[in-house]
Amino acid sequence: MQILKDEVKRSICTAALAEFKQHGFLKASMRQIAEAAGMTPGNIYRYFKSKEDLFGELLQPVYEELTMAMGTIKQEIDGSLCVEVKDHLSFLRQIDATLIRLFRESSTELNILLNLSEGSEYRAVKGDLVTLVNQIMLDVYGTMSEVPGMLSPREQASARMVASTIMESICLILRENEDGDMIKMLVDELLFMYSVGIGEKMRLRHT
Amino acid sequence: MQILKDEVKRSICTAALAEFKQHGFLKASMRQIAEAAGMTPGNIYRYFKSKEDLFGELLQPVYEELTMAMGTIKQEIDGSLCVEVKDHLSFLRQIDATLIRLFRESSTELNILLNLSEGSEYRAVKGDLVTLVNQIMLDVYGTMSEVPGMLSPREQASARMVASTIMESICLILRENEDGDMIKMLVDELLFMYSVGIGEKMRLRHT
Amino acid sequence: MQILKDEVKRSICTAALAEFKQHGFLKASMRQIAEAAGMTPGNIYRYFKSKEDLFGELLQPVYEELTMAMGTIKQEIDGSLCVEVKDHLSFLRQIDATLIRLFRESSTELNILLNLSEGSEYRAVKGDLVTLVNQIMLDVYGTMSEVPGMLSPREQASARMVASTIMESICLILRENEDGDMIKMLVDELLFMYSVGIGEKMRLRHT
Amino acid sequence: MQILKDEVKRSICTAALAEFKQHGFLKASMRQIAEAAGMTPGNIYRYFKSKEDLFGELLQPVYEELTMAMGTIKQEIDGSLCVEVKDHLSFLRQIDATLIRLFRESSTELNILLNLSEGSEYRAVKGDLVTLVNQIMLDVYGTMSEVPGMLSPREQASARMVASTIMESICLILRENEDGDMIKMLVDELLFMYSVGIGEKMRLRHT
DNA sequence: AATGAATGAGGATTCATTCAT
DNA sequence: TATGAATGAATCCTCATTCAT
Repeated sequence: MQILKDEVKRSICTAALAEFKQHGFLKASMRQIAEAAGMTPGNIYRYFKSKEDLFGELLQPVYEELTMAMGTIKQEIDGSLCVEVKDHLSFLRQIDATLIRLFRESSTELNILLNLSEGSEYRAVKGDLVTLVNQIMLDVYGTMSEVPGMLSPREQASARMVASTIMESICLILRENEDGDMIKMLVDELLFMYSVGIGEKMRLRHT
Repeated sequence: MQILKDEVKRSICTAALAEFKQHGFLKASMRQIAEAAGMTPGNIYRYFKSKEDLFGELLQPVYEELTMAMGTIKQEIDGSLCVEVKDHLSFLRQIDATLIRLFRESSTELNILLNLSEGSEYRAVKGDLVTLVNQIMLDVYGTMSEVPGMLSPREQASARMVASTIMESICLILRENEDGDMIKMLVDELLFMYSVGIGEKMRLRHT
Repeated sequence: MQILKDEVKRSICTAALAEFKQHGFLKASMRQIAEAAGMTPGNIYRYFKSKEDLFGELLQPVYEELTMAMGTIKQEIDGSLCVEVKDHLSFLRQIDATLIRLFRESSTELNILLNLSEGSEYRAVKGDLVTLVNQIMLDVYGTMSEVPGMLSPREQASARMVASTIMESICLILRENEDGDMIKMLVDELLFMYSVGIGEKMRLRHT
Repeated sequence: MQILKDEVKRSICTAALAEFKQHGFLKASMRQIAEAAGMTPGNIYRYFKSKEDLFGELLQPVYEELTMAMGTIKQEIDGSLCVEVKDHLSFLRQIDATLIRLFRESSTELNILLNLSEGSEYRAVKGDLVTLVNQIMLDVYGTMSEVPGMLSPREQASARMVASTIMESICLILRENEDGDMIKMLVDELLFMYSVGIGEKMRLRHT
């Protein structure tokens, strides 16, 4: 019996999504995907040029949205002078809101994009996010530092750590939860802890 | 004149450690290890049953120490009644201190154990740590909750999130830094943020 | 409204001709042909049993003309006694004229037949031409040899070489040129060089 | 029973040489080679990194010698001013002598290099030789042309044809003969025909 | 104790061909 | 008549593991 082309394509995508989610890009097996989709490996190549191509088909939309949102945020950061702490937090919240929105639209894809894309062309995404957050954190630290704009190596390392752990933590929350509202709450809580913590830390330094 | 068995074994371990650190368990190559150890792959199998076995040989000590320390902490937690917030923090600090101690003793092994053991039998270690920290957090939340001992699903999820992100963050700090003192400082800072943050959150709830 | 069978067949042939010319029989792709012909691979198999069959459909006419012309020339050769050198050259010129005529009629097909048929049943065509030319050359050498009719192994090898290189060279000229007049000129020149060369060689031997 | 490493390597090379000679680089199958060498495909990769690598192992020596000889000849051509026809012929004879020498040393390898290397990094060798011969022929034609140094398109095409057919013919002779002395004789004869032919052609033009 | 040869199952990918619709 | 889905065997290649020597 014959199945419509789109249906087949969708079944490949479904199978691929599951396989990529379980094993990540590198360890995902085209054979497994084919089997799960109820066909021979060769047939997948009628629909997708390569493993990369199939991966891209799944992640490209999320990737583009994320990249675009990051670009916008970055422009705002670069464009705004004399920013204050609460503005920085708002940047963070923008990033966080973007991630949560994307999660609501395509949770699995975002998860794969952030946590399981090693070996593919998307491998750098998490790093890019960290870099962006780091830029924000450097601003935060710079503003609150004794000698504004001049950060000691320790402060730089600290900012870097905060950026990395925030992003890693958000990714983890996305990874381990299914419900969008729950995720929103948890990320809010996380950012609250970080902001109070950082605020308090800075306050102590100045006394 | 032959090389003593132990010396050979040690050279295998040295080579394996480097390989596992660089590529993780899954992508580590027995051939590379053999080459770096100055021998043929076949010979490794005279000393170790399998890749998994060799991996275990390297990580078992750290794993045991970590497990034992976790057990002790767990007992203390279970044994102490009416704990207060600062005690919980002390448990956290105990865990943190354990990790830092182990890091100072065997940084590479701990790193591999926590961050590069995917695909091996040790893959669950990080999860175990999370579970332990989660238990502490549940206590913390339970103590401070309106109805002590009874946590809402949201509070449970929150506790779980805090536990996961703390552990993930500590692992990240271990992964991205080489210097023990730097690591100690960063972990301290991280825990400070979390504790201030959690404290503040709880305080707000009661007003 | 459906497309007439013949029209479809013709469009397949057109596409196939281009594909075979570009990639040769072995590396030609049925998918490419189908795509270029505006249909699916499966449909080609309603018109042709196989790649080989399709290949044959294209080359059969040229092949037959060539074979027939060769047959005629061969009969002339076998039928004429006491032939002289300039007659032999005329045989060569007949072959050459045949090839050029076929080239003017169906340049692509002839090119494919002679230069790109490896892997197909036509792979031997060039060899057949060489055999024919070789027969002519053996006559030439036989006539001019010291002991007419008796050729030394060296003379036989020499005749064979001349036959092969002439044919190979003509094929090369056909392969690397598009313009019929240019081809004619180059083949003429080639045959001139060979005939003067052979004549001179023979002359030298008798002094 | 165990076979010495070199013996295995040699048996792979022997099998590969036969396979490459029969099918050319592109169509040669590693499976076939492995089977002919009495082993599994995987085992070949203990000795050679890839098909290309195996191919290179067989052809590199011949390739280097040929390239070096061509370089030397090219330098001589470029360095000599006011050359005469017989010098040109001597260049041709140098090339021819190089090929014959290499053939005596490694006939199969040279054959593969010149005639069956499509798809590999050596694919351009024959073309390079043609280019070199073409350079010589352009000099020849230029010297003998009415307006020295200025060649009409027809003369250029003619020179190109002569260069190509000479090289193709020499390759063919190498391909179809086994005995070095025989090859030498045939190539000599070929060059004799071409030189007499070209000389005569030029002579006619000037009367 | 050590080697190096060898395997076998796996990886991604290609492609002529078949066949139900 | 034509489609497009599907197959199966082929391609090169990798790697943990085994085993005779």
